[in-house]
Amino acid sequence: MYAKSTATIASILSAAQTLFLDKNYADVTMTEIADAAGVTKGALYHHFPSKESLYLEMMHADLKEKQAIFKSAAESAGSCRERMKRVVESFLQLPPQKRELIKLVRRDINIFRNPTRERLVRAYQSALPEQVEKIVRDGIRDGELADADPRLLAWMHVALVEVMITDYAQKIFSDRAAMADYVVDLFFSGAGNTQ
Amino acid sequence: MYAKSTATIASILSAAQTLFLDKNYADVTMTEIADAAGVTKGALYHHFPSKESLYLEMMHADLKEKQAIFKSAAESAGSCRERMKRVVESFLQLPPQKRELIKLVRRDINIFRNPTRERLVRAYQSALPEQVEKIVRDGIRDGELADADPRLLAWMHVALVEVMITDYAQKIFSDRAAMADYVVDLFFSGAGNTQ
DNA sequence: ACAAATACATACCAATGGGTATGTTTTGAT
DNA sequence: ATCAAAACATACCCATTGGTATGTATTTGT
Repeated sequence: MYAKSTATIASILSAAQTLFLDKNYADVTMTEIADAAGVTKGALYHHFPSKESLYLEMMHADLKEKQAIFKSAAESAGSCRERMKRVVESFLQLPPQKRELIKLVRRDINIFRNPTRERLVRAYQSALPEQVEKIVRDGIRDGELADADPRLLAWMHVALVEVMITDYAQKIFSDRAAMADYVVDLFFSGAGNTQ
Repeated sequence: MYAKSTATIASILSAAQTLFLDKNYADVTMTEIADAAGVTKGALYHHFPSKESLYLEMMHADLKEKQAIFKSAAESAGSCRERMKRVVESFLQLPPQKRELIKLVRRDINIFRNPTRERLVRAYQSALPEQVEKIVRDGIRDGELADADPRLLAWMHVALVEVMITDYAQKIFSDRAAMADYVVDLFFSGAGNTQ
C-alpha cells in the first residue's frame, strides 16, 4: 500500500532542522521548509498535520538519539572522573549542527506554548544533566567528590560544558579531548591557585 | 512645546519588557503592548517608529543600567575573591524581572536580524563577563588564580552564576549571599574531594 | 490489469498583525 | 485668548502565512 516516502520525510526533517536553527520558530515559514526540502506545501502537509507537529517530531527524534548517546557514555566503566570526561566528549563530539540544537531549546525556556512543547523542552534540556547527575552521585558516594547537592552540581557541570560550544572556546582549544580535560579539571579542582 | 509624555513612554517600555519576556518577539503584538500600557496603537507609534525600535530602546536602557551596576561592583576594593563575590551578588540581587532579561537575549544568540540587534545582543551578553574578566586578570596577576585564559575563565564563571537563576537553585538556597558563596567557592576550589 | 490508497502538486482562503492616514484633544509659548 | 505643536485615538490597508480544498500522478495489493 505504501509508496516509499521515507526519503521525502527525511529531507523535510533535515530542512526543518536547519531552518529552525537559523531563525526563530515564527520566522520559519512552511513554504520555506518545503522549498528547502525540494517539495511543495502539499507534500509537507501530507506528511505533517501542522507546523507545530513538524517541529515536535524533529526535536523528538533528535532527543531520543542524544539520550541514548549520553546514557551509554555515562554508564561506561571507570572512575567518576573518567566517566565524566567520556560524557563531556560524547557531547562535544556531536556534529556541530546536532550539538547546537540545544540552543534551539534554550530559546523556549520559560516560553511554553503547550504542554507537549513543555515536556519536550524540559526533557531535552535535562538530557545531559540527568546523566551527569548519576555520575556525580556515584562520585559523592565514593568520596571522589565533596558532599553537595548532586543535581545542582550536575547542572553546574553542564553549564561549564556548554561554554565550550561558544566561538571563543572553539578558537582556543585544538581538539575535543583538550576541551573535555579542561572542563573536568576545572570542575574537580577549580581555578584557584593551590600551590 | 512638549506636553509631558514620560509617564506614557515609561508605561509602554514596562509593558513591552513584561511581554517580550513572556513570549517570543514575533508572538508579541503591538496592539497587545498598547493595551497592556493602557494606550492605543496610535500613541504607541507616536513614540516609537517601529516594533524593532521599541524592543531595542527597551533593551538598551536595561543594558546601560546593568553595565553601571556590574562595573561599580567589579571596581570595588578587596581581594579577587571578595570582588568576585560582590559582582555575583550584584547580579543575583537584581529584581527577578530585570535579572531574567538575560534570557531574552539568550534567545537571540546566533539569530541576528540586523547589525544593530547583533551589537546589542553581544554587548548585553558580555556585560557581566567583561567585568568578571577584569577581576580574573587581576587574580592571575596576583597569584590568587592559576594561569589560564582570562576571558574563557570569566565566561566559565558567569555560566556558573547563571545556573543560580534556575528554579531548582532558587529552591535550594536561602539567600543571595549563600548563592554567591557557593558559586565563588566552586569556581576557586572545584567540587573534588581534597581532604 | 485495475482499483484504491498513497504521494505529491496547484490554487486558494481567511485571519493575523505591522504599519499608515487621518482624525481629535491637550499642552504650552506668546 | 490663540495657535501651533505635541499627544493621543480611530479607522483602515495590505502583505504575509498557516492551513485547506482539490486536483493529478504514482505505487501496490489482488
